[in-house]
Amino acid sequence: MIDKHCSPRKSHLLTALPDAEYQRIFPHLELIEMPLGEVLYESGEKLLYVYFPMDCIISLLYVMENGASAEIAVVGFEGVVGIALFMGGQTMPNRAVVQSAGYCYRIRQQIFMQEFNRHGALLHKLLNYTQALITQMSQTAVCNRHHSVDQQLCRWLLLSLDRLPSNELAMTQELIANMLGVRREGVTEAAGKLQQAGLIQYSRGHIIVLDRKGLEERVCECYQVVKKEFDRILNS
Amino acid sequence: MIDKHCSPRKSHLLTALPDAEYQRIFPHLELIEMPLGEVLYESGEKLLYVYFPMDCIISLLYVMENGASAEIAVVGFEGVVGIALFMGGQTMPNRAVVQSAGYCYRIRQQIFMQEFNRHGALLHKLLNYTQALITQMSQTAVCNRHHSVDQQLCRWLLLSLDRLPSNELAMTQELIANMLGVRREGVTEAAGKLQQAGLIQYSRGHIIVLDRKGLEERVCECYQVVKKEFDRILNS
DNA sequence: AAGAATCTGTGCGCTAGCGCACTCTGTATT
DNA sequence: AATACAGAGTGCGCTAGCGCACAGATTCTT
Repeated sequence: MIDKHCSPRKSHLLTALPDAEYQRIFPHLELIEMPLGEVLYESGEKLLYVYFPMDCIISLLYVMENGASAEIAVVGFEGVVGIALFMGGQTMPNRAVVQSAGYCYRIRQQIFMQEFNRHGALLHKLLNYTQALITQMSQTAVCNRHHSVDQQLCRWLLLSLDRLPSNELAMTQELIANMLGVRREGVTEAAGKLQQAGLIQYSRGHIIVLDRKGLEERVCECYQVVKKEFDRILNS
Repeated sequence: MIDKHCSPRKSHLLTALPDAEYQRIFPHLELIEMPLGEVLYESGEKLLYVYFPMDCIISLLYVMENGASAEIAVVGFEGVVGIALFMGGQTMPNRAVVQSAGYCYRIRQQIFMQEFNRHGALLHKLLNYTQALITQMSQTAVCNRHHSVDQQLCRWLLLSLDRLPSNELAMTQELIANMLGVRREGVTEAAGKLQQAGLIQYSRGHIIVLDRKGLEERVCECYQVVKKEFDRILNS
């Protein structure tokens, strides 16, 4: 059941398309529920679909040989999961997993590529988005190198918040730790400080952000760099 | 003077083009010397040229507000500097600087985009390359998170070596430290171990790799992941 | 040849984050 | 109501890497 809440127009990329292109794609969009933890694709796996998140967040994770992991980027309604398809590499060496439950529209690979290969607005919008994604990945590298867990947690919360309709997110500290690639105890400590300061409130896998401004004051420059690039590139 | 040593065919991307496209571009290629430390573009700067390295290495660096830096990716003969142009974002929030001196071919932005907008082989080759570059950036993020300076130095040396004609590189420990985003002393220590083990030999900004295999044994998985992706994507 | 500048080696105290081993506390199960 | 279990808090020793302060050593400058 496609209700107003889940109109494909919630996806910035689809919204940005001229009507003709949108009409060609629209009939092939399929609304899918995305439960927490669902894996959209595994490292090295060929993609059958391209996904346009609506109100969910998809996390691009690299999982190391020893099982440790690190988040490379997050994708929400502003983007698309499956850039390897149109970039031409078929697969990527990482995993896409649902970090926050919700809905996606998806479209079959062939149909999508058919439209992409018309070299119209879709192509340009996707390349634009991909560049913004590249900035996010670069900044993740920088942040991993130079900033404290405290700051990274703030960045992570803000990036997630920007992609969610509310100020609540369902995440255990364990999961956040996997994303940031740090210890669970490290997250406990960092989150404790934020709670102490009255910026967030959480209990058993449920985080409510009380003071967004406060988070922005504590976060490292990485968040703003990424946000500005997304605003700049995607609103042009 | 364009001699055989610096034929544009040294650039994998240019080589991979079908003849018709190559012929259209060829007259506009300009051979440029790239001295160590030269900045091709500054963070946020609009690009006038696209660069195809021949025997030099260009480093994509993010420079933080406090002056600290971190390398995001390196580009050699396999790639191109200036992806922001065809990705559509115009600029990127990082700096491109010559890490190893040599020669580049460059081409004016307008002429380049004219060819790109024909949506031919050039487009596909560039997107392919960009995806490989994305993998390199992702893996940099992972490596920064989880691996030791020792391992990262090995990765860095190998990635550089792959892009150079010889087994020598002109780099001070100070510069390497800037690239890796660590202390100079950290590099001294790590490099000392490698020298001790007989894998490299260096003196005052001059490194000779004696035992490549040995480096490969010590490096973290990140190197192979990146290398495989480049081989896979670019040789298809 | 003398001096300056650059590059590298070393030592030392400090801190963030790790790994591990627990405990405590809500929630879910039966 | 009893039990199990997942999520979160805490403590402790350990290590990698940081910041700083020098001390050689080699190359460049004059």
